[in-house]
Formats: sequence, C-alpha cells, structure tokens
Amino acid sequence: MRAADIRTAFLEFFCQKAGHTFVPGSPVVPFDDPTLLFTNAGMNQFKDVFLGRGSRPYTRAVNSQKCIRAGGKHNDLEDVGKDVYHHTFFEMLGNWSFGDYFKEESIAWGWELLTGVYGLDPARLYATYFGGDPKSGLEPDDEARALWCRLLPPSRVIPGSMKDNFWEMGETGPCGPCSEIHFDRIGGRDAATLVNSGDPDVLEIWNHVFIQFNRESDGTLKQLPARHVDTGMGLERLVSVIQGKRSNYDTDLWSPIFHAICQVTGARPYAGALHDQTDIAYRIVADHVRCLTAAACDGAGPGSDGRNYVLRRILRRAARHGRQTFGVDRPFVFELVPAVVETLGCAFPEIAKGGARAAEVIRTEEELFGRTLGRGIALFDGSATRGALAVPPRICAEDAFRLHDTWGFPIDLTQVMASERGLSVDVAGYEVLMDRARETSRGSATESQAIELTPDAIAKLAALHVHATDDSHRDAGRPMRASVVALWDGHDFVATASPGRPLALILDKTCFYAESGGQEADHGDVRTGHSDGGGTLGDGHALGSHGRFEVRDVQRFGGYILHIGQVQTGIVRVNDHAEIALRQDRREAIRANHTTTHLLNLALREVVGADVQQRGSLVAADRLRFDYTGTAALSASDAARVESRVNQAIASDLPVSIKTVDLARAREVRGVRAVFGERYPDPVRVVSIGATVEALLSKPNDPLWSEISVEFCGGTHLSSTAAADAFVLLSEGAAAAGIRRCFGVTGRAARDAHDSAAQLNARIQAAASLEGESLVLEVSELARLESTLALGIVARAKIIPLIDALRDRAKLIRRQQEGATRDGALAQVRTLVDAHGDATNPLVAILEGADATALMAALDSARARLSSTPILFLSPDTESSKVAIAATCPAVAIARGLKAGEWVRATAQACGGSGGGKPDTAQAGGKDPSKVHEALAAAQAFATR
RNA sequence: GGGGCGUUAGCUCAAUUGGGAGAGCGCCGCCUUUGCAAGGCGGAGGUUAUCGGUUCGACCCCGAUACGCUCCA
Repeated sequence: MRAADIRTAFLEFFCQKAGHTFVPGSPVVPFDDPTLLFTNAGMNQFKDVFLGRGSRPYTRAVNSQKCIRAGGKHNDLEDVGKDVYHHTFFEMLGNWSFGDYFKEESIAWGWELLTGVYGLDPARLYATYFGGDPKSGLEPDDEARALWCRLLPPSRVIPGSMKDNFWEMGETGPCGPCSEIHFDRIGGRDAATLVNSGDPDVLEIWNHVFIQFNRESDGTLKQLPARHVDTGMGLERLVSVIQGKRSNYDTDLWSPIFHAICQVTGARPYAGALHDQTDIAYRIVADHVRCLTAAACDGAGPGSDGRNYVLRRILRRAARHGRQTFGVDRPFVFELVPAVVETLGCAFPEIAKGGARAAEVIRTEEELFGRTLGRGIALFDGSATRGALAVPPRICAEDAFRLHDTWGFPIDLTQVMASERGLSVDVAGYEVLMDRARETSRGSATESQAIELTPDAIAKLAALHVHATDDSHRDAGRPMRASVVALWDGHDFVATASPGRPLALILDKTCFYAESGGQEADHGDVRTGHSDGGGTLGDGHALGSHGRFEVRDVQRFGGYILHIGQVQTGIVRVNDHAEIALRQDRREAIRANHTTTHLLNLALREVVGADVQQRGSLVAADRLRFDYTGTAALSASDAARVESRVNQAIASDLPVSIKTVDLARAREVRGVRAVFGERYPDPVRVVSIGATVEALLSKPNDPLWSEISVEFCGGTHLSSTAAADAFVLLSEGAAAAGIRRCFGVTGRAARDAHDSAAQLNARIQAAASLEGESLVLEVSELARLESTLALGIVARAKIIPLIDALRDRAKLIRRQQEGATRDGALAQVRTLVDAHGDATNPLVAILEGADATALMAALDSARARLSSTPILFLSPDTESSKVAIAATCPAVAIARGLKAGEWVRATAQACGGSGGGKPDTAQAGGKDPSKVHEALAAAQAFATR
C-alpha cells in the first residue's frame, strides 16, 4: 500500500464504517493558545470540548493532523537525522469520540483496521493497558485489559505504568488511562518484554486515550459525566510498518524528497546508513523542508521570535548541512518544496495551493542566512588569523561566543570551520561565557507589573463560591451598580485595600470591556461604599466616602474579570457596594477604531485581492493596527484607494448589526471574514456592516454579502459608521516575513492628520519663493516636520518629492555659500601669503567670514606655498558667538617644540574655549568673539615664545 | 520577556584616544588600447538611521526612538 492509500483508508474506515465526520486538521500554527508553539497533537483543536467549554455539532470525528514538534516542551529537533524515527513534522491519524462510544468500540475498530484493512500480522501485535497506580489511588484499567484479551493472548496484553499509560493534559483537568498498540517488526518471537523498552524494532503505533476523569485542584479524580476517546497514530511510522521497512525514511513519503535532494545538490543517492554524514544530512534536510513547507503554507515563516524563530533555526540547520555536507553554497532548500507538495499536497489542499508561496518564503530566508553567514565568516577569518598565532593555535572563547551570540554560528559550526584551518576551539571557555549570558538573561528579568489571576487563584475563587463575573452590560457600557466580591493583589486575596499598591478588583457584574481579541480594555472609576457604614449609596451625595478606585486595565481570566488599577482615595473592602463608570470618550474612540478596522479589512480585500488574510489587529483608543498577509508594499495608489474605500463607507453611514448566532449557520454566509486558523465559540457573535445579520442568515448565499463586512467578533462597535467621522492610513510596512502591518486613525486624529498635511503643504508652497539662507533653514525644518508629524501615507507620498525638490535647491545654495566663504578665505590667504616675509616666521592671522571648513581649506592653500611655516588662522563669528581656530605646523616647527594641538589650545583659551588635535594639524573653538584680538596675540606669543 | 550586536556613497564595507568622512565595486566623462577581457585619468554621488544631550569640536561618548541581525527563556 502506498502512503496516500494508507491515509485514505484510515479516513474512509472511520467515516464509512462508524459514521465519523471528517474534520480537517487545524493549521500547524495555533492562534489562540499561547501555551502551544505549534500544533503537536490531533486533539489540540478539540481541547475546549475535553475541557467542557465547547461543543461540536458531531460526536465522532476523524482526520490526519499536521504536527510540528520543535522548540517547545516536546522538542525532537536535536534528534532528527540521528535516528530514523524522530521528525520535526509528522502526520497524526486520529479518531475521536465526544461523549459517544468508548473503550469497546475504540479497541475493536482499531484491531479491525490494523489487521483487516492494513493486513498487519496479528501475531506481531501487542497491547498495553493502564496497570494501576496505588500511590495515586488508581485502579488498573481492567476494562481495557478484558477487551484486549478477547483479541490477543493474555501474554501479549501488557500492563503499563502511570508514565506510559495514564494521560493528563495538565496539573488539573481531564485525564484518563490509555492503551497502546505496539508492533514487532521482526516477528516469529515473543517480544512482550521488548515493549516500551526502547527497542527500535518493537514500536508503539497507536495510542488510544480514554478520558474519563477530571483532576480537581485538590488532586482528587472525579468521574466525568461525558467520557471521550482521543486516539493518535503516527502516519510515518505506520507506513513503515505496513510497507515492511525498518526506517520511516525508507517509505514513499520520503523517496521523492530524497530524489529531489540528489538532483538539486548533486550528492550521491541516499543509502540509509545510520551513522553516515551524508545520509544524516539527507534525513535532516528532508525532514526540515517538510516542516518548513507545512508551516509556511499555514502562514508561519522564519522570523526572529517565538515560533518564527524556531522555524528560522530549522531552516538554518538544513541550509548549513547543505553547505557543509553537500557543498551547496546557494539557496537550495526552496527547490525541494515541489517534492514535498508531491507527497503531501493530495492530503492537504493548503499545501497543494501554498507550495509556490512557501518556496518563496524559504528562498528569501535562505538568502538572508547566506548574508549573515558571509558576515560571520568575515569575522571568523579575523578571529582565525589571531588564533593561529596562539599556542596551541585555536579560536579563543570570546570569539567563539561572539560568533554564536551575535552571528548565530552554532559552536559545532565554528569547530568544523576551525578544524579546516587546523585550529581548535576553546569550548570550555565558550561554555563559561554561555552560562554567564544565560545567567544575565535570566537574572535581570524584571518583575511583571501586570496582575494575573493564576489557575490556583481561580480554583480558590470557585471554592469560595464566587461566581463568574456577569458582563452582559458591557456593550451598553453605562454606569451601573455592582458589588465587590474579591480583591486580589497579584499574590493573595485581601479583605481591604488602600491607596498605593496595584490591585485587581473582582465585581459581581460589570460594564467594563476586558482586553480581548486585540481590543484594549476600558478605563474608568469605581466608587465604593460600605453597607453598614455611613457612606450609603443613596443618590449621590454620600458616594465615594469610602473609596475611589481607578481602573487602568481590565483582563479576563477564566470567567472572572479583573479590574486592575489602584485605590486613589479612601479604602476599598470586599462586600462594598460599588458605582462603576467607564471613561466614555475612550470607549467611543475604541468603538470607532474597531468598526473602522472591519471596514479596513474589507477595503484591503477589495483593493489588494481576495486572498488577503487578517493576521492580527490591535484596537486602541488612539489608533488601530492591522496585520495582513502580503509580500509587497502597498503602492501609493492602492493606499489611496483603500483609504478612500473606508471613508466612503463612513460617509455612507452604514448601520452596524450585531447578533450572536449558531456557528455552523454563520459560517455559511458568503464572504464571512474569520481570522485564519482561529477557533470560534459556538454560538458566535457576528458583526456585519451595511446589512443586518438576520438578512445575511435568511439568504446566506447571496453574492452581495461578499461585498460587505461580515466578521466574527466579540468587540464593541459603533451603531453606525458615520460616528467614525474620517479615516487616515498613517503607515504601512513589513511586520514579519510575509506579513504587512498598517496603522490608521479615525475621528479627531484623522482630521488632525489632514490638517497637518494641509499646513505642511502650504508651508512647502510658501518655501518655493524663498531664497538663500532662509530657504536652507526652511528645508531642514520642513524635513523635520515631515518625519515627525503624523501624516497620512497618501499625503506623505505627495509631500516627499516636493521637499526633495526644495532640498536639491537648498543643497545648491549651500554649496554656493560654502564656495563663497571658502573663496573669500582663500583670497585673504593669498594676500597674507604674498605679504609674508620670512618663511620660518609663524603666520598668524584673522580671516573674516570664514567657518571651520573654510579655515581648513585656507590652511591647505597657505601650506602649499609656505611649506616650512607654522600657520594659524582665526575667524570670529559674532552671530553664533564662536571663534573658529585652525593651525598647521611643519615638521621643522614640531621638532622645535611647536605642536599644532597645543598651539590652538593656548589660542582658544584666550577667547574662552579649548581645542586639540594632532601635532601637524589641529582645530579649536572659542566662545567669545570679542576677545579675538587677545587670542591673536596669544597665538603669536605662543609661537614665538 | 531579557541580553548582545548592528544601521556610514547605488552596493559591500573602512575610519587609531573625540580632531579635515574614505576604499573597492558600480555610475558619468575623457584618454589609451583592442580580436576580446581590460587599462589610465578625471568627476558626480553623504542629513554617518532619527531625536535629544555632553563638548571648542561627535561617525566615535551618553540617553531615547525606529529598523535589522542574533542569543537565551
């Protein structure tokens, strides 16, 4: 069976045989799970179901999930290539039951598929089950054991430990026993003792997890009302087993890629040897290009932080092996992408579609690395030259560390390069420096100002029967009454709080919007009073007699909303009544910016193209930021079109409609904008502009809908677009490889941007009639304004060439001025030189109207004719109240003890300054032009002393 | 999140303790030579990323910002 058939057979088996729904695997880049660098298991996208927070319209699901294990807790990066079964990228075949079937069906179907469909020899299969753990008070999973014993002899049904056969998602939460199916590649023997012993020929192929407990915060296990099944089977491994190979790499999942490597690099064909450098490089490069292609097709390219940085390291490892093992010093990894598309494209449409773009992303990064490598090699050469003189010849620790820290040269690369030159590397010293760097990197970690509610604290609140915060009033945002249910200082719950320390307030209900989905939190005030005190919360007069709390941030943790800020006056206590009010001007600005963000999203799609995808956004009170996929800068004309589309929508005063509806129905609406890879709650909140959500749902297929803005969004919005007033695009640039980022403003700020542009334009017009020095000064001021003012990019694009034209004129003027002052100075020098008698006498003179540069030119000119004369010129400038001084001394004068540096210093001191320089030429400056004659006298005295 | 490094002519990069902003390649012009490659001479091209500070004087020192590279977590 070919790999593609094996994959298809799995999906069809569960779809047809047991009524599973095929749910396409999620992207390898999880967008809303900060605990996860990459998708690393098929269950990732169903986490909310297991946690009991979400649901799906089906109870049985199946797919093949693209997984990446690199850089995170599960990191297989270092092992890739050294063996034949670790991968940074792999496929996980999985089937799931959400509160539907359980152990019996799961095990029976697993057996049927492996032996019946795939035709694996039953005599080579082994099963493990959870053998119980007295320490944790857990019974053995006898149910699973009994089920297996129906299919296998009891000697091949093996009990397993907590580590191998009990699955937990985290400290708390859903968990349960699991049962693994193992396969013996050799056969004809009893391999029971080899199961889970690390023998490469007896390997786990399929894990069935039976989620039946919930681990409570006190450590106890509670039976779950709904029990789930989560299985996972690595495709690469399965294929090797079915195709009777001892290595994952010896299957048709890899051969096209190996073939491509051979073609592109000209290396000898892959031979499959475990310890051979070339074969190791083959495996590493093939693995890495699969990983990079899959990531790029899901929108994640190499970059400088987080998961992007992991991808960068992966690419550089591949590129380095290409260079060192295959001798290819040009970009080549990108040329392997078509082979990856050939093997994965049929199963994953996004890879079939995104291959070309992925290759482009990879090629760009390879070129970048080539440059970094080039600079690093230059540095290495210097270091090697120095190191060659040492005894024994070696690269010193500082250089090795610097190559690593600054230029990204892994120590082993430095070692290889050093050995090529017959040098060793001070690795011990390098490790010391590395440890020190690690220490400083960790040690200076500042304590976070932000207050967070830890999982423990959430559990504690739940134990105290504090209910989740009711935020149903947040859209209205009107002042309201509530009560203080808890006070959290970041470490402990406290009963009272007074001014000073940062504090988080938890109320029973709130009108504040917590930061979410890129929209910033509301700010505002909370005034508290105590029910049995004097400060009754009657209609106003006694308010605030107990406490006033200023809210500067609002965050949601679990169901609890934290109002974070400080007590301003008085005291705040748990159980206080509270009058809460948010800052309406801020809320209004955020609403306008959020609705406009949706309009911008639509406009970009219209202008740039339908494949523009949102990659993040920030809605603040003073601006909005929007990231989207794209590799080229927005042209000036496109920017103008985008801006004008948004302004048209604002001018049309379109109504904004918001409704929470069933997710499946909402998804059917044509043109709906959902953030790529994002998971949405069900039901989902739909925000549409220009047509009501009801209208959308009544005719979901109407082509009209793709021309209006429809998004899934939980934020606060205007009721109609006119309130945004106006929109200006402030900037557009690259945020990361393949991602563009633009900033914009609305309302007052947009008007201000227009006004600034108009004023600047008027000044530019006026400057056209200026001449001389005033034009020069004005141009530098205009350039300063251009770079500091918040102008729209449309306006800026028009303004820059106008300023450039003025700058050209100013440059000409300046050059003329400089020429004039220089010529003036030179003319004076000529007379002075003509009049100068004895060539060995010092020439000391005042030149009128010269600056420092002209003085140097004057010195050059004088020196050319009086080669043995010490010369010093001064030039007073009353306007800037400075005296420029410059001097030169011929060798004979220096030998006599007259050094230019000392000479100018003595001269400058006579007019309130100082200076210095080399013995043959020096510059200085004085601060008091009125003393220029004293300085002249001092210069003469110094030279003739 | 925390470090380190960098940003100078169209490109690649220099510039000693703070003391006159340079080279190579490319570009323009002229000359020589030629089968071709080339060679010689001259020239243009700079807000030293931006802003502020220290100083008589800043590419250089200090602070902030932007952008890039890089390491650690």
